[in-house]
Amino acid sequence: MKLSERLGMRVGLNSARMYPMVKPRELKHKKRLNIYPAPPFHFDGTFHKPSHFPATTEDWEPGKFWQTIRLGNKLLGLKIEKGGFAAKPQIRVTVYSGKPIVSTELENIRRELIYRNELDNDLKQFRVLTARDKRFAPIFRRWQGMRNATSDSLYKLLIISVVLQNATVRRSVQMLTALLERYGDRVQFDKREFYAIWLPERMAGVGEDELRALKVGYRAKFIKRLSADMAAGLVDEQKLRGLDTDTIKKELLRLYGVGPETVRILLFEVFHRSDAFIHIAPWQQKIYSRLFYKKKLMPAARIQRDIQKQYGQYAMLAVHYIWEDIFWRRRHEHIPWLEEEIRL
DNA sequence: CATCAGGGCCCTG
DNA sequence: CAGGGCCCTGAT
Repeated sequence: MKLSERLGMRVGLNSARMYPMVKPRELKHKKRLNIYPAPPFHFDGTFHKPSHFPATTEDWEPGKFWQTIRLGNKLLGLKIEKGGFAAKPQIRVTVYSGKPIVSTELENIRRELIYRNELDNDLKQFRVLTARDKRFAPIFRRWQGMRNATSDSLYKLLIISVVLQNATVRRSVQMLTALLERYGDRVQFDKREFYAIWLPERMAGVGEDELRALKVGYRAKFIKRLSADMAAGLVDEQKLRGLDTDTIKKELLRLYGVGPETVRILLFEVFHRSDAFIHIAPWQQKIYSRLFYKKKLMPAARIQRDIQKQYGQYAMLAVHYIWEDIFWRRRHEHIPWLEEEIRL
């Protein structure tokens, strides 16, 4: 299946078609790596987030997940498979690379996967808290062991956040696809094709009008400045991980194009701050109103206060469970009010 | 056809 | 601290 077909919609019509399509680079070296996440563990809930829009940098089937990843200057392909059993869950990782991987790099990949997917966290306190939640206990039980996981680097999620701004999902997908086709790296592994996010330096020589030709609009300036700042090391993802939430927030807000909603996304998904329920966008407000109050529209401040009061340091994580659950259900049952709000 | 707001953010007054 | 403007698109 072609990459653009996988997205299930017409995309990329305006993008790299003007330029010759580059052949995918084959990542033919393989190494295996096993990780044993703290039980309980929910593989599909962790590695697939149905509320996220599809990207050509990854793919999922039940029990399997593929993604590209950049570590240091290496571009890698990962195939991640479900293994083990309930009492001892296992994650089987195949690492694909252009040049052979040495064992220290393999250990870096392990560490990175554990951090990005919270594999060393058994969420015990969270389970205790949610088990006595009268309304949503069934949801928390259904997804028990699901982590707040992300396949994205800080830079990639910054770019995604920028294409999300003031656009409908369809257009966001178009923009990201166009950018990946033009500037991303095309690779092949496990008989599949993917794109990888370009290095931020790649944007240095790119003109704003060249970006605008990909119909990203005023976001061209954001993409340029964000890339320059990231390439210059204005913020360091690895360093930020160890800092307290307020400092991370302050640092991220220095980036041009990062405001309250983007910083919330980054704090939760990239930096795993489970309490980062710090902003509610208007479209989320409508969905939360339905989910939590069965009402059309509740004041955002009220929603935030209620959720924070009930789930405390796990406020954002709890919302994540309920949010992803409704998007999973959407596949099998028609939920009219939801369709109305998300407008693909 | 025209108008409008969208999975925000920056900048101005 | 509120509100206008921003690119482009599909909905009305």
